[in-house]
Amino acid sequence: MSASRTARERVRAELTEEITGLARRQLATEGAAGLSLRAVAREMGMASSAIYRYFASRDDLLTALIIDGYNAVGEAVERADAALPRDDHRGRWLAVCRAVRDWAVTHPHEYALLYGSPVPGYQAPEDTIGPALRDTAVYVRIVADAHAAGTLRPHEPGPVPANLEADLARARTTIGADLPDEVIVRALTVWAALFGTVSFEVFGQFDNVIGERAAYFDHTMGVLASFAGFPAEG
Amino acid sequence: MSASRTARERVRAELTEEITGLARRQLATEGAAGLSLRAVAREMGMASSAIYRYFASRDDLLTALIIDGYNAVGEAVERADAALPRDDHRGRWLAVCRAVRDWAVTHPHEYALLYGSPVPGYQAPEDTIGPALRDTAVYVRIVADAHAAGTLRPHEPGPVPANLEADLARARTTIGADLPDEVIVRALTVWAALFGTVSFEVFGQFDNVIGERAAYFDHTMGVLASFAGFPAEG
DNA sequence: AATCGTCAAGAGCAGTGCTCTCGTTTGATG
DNA sequence: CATCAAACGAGAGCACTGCTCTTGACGATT
Repeated sequence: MSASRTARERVRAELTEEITGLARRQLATEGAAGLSLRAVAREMGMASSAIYRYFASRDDLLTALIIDGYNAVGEAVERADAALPRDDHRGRWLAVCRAVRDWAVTHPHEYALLYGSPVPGYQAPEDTIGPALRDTAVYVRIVADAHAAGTLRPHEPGPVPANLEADLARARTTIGADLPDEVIVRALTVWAALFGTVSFEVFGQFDNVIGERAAYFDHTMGVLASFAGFPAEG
Repeated sequence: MSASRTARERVRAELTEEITGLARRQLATEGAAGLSLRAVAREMGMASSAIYRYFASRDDLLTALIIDGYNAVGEAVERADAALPRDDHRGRWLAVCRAVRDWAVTHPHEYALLYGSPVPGYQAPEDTIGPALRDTAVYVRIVADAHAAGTLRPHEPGPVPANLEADLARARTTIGADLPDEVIVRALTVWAALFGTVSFEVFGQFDNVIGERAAYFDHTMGVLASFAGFPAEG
C-alpha cells in the first residue's frame, strides 16, 4: 500500500521539485521580483492555476527557495569547516568566510533573497529560522573551540553596557558555550562585518572602489580574524 | 517671457515634487516593490498615463527616490559630523555611525532601496553616483583629519597583498589624502562593518538575537572605532 | 487671431497573482 | 470488483500592474 500511495506522492514530489528547480533558475536569472508563477507554469507546460496545487501562493514558493538557499550556504560553510583540522581555528574561520563569499558571488540573487532587503509584504514563516541558523552554528563552534583550546587572544575586557547582559546571557544559553562577554561581542561584530563586506561586493558598493575583490576579501578577513582574537600565523 | 515660461515650469516642478512625495510615502509604507505608478496617480486624481509626462518610467521615479535617499542620509551624516569639534575624531566617527543607524531605523524601506538588494532589472544611472558618495566624503574626512592630527593609533603594518596596491593607489587619489595602506584597509573594513551591522538590524538578522539594539550598536561602534585606530576615551 | 507645443485623459495591450468551477484521474474502501 | 471521495489539471475570470498610442483641450507665441 505504501508503494501505491507512494506512486502518487512520488510524482507529486517530483513535480514539486521541478517547480522549485525552475523557480530557482528563474530567480538566478531574473531576481526575486522577476519570479513569476505563470512563467514557471508555462515552462512546465501546465496551467498556471495548477501550480497552486503545489504551492499555496507565490510567497510559499519563495519560502521554499529561501529554505533551500539557507541550506545551500549552510552546507557550503559546513564543508569548508570540515575540510580543515579541528584545531586550526583561524584557518577554519577564514575558510568559512571564503565559503560564504564564494557562494554569494556565484548565487547573487539567492544571496540577495537571504541577506538583502526583505521582500516587501513577505513575512518569513517559522520554517525558515531553522535552516537560517545552520551556518551560524558553524561560526559559534569555531569560536567556542578556539576559546576552549585557549588559543583565542584575549581582548582588553572593555566593559559591556549593563543592559546588554540579558542579550548576552540568552546568547550564551542558545549557543551552549560559556564565552566571555567580549568574545561574544567581537564575534557578533565580525559576523556582521563578514556579511557587510559580502553584501557590499554583491550589491555593488565596491564598484569603482575595489577591483581585486578576492584579494581584498581575503586580506580583510585576515584582519578581522585577528580582531576577533584568532592569532595570526596559524 | 521668462515669467510666463516659468509659470509653466513652476507648476511642472510642483507636480513633479508632489509625485515624488507621494511615491516616497508609498515607498515608506509598502516598500519598493509596492510602489505603483497607478496608485500615485490615483492619489493625485490624475490619469495614470499623465504621470509619464513627468517620469519616463517607473525606474525613473525610483531613481529620483534613490537620489533623494542618498542625499537624506548624506545630509544626516554631515549634520552629525558638523555638530562636534573638528578635533574630536572619535566622537565625530561615532556620531556619524549613529546618524546612519538612526536614519536607517526610521526609514527602513528607503535604506533597503539604497543598501539592500538591488531592484532586479534596475540599473542605477550615473546620476546616482554623485549623491551616493556624499556620506562617504564625510567618513574619509574624519579619518584623514585624525591621521593628519597624528591621533590615529598605529596598527601593526601587516603587509597588504601586492595586487591590492593599484586599488589603494586609486583610492588615495580619489580621496585626495595620502593615507597609509593599513589605514585605508581598516577604514574600508569598518565601513563595511558599519553597514553590515545596520543591515542586520534593519533586515531582521538580529531578531531573537539582540534586544537592546541601540546599546549594542553603540558598544559595537565603539569597539570598531578602536579597531580603526581612534583611541578610546576621547 | 491663428498656430503650435504641452498636457491630461481614455482605451487598450500584455502581463501578473489568485480564485472558482468543472471534468477527470487516482487510490483506498466496502 | 465496484464505488466514492480525494486529489488533480485546465480554463475562465477578476483585479491589478507598467506602459503605449491616440484624441482632444488649453495656453503661450508669432
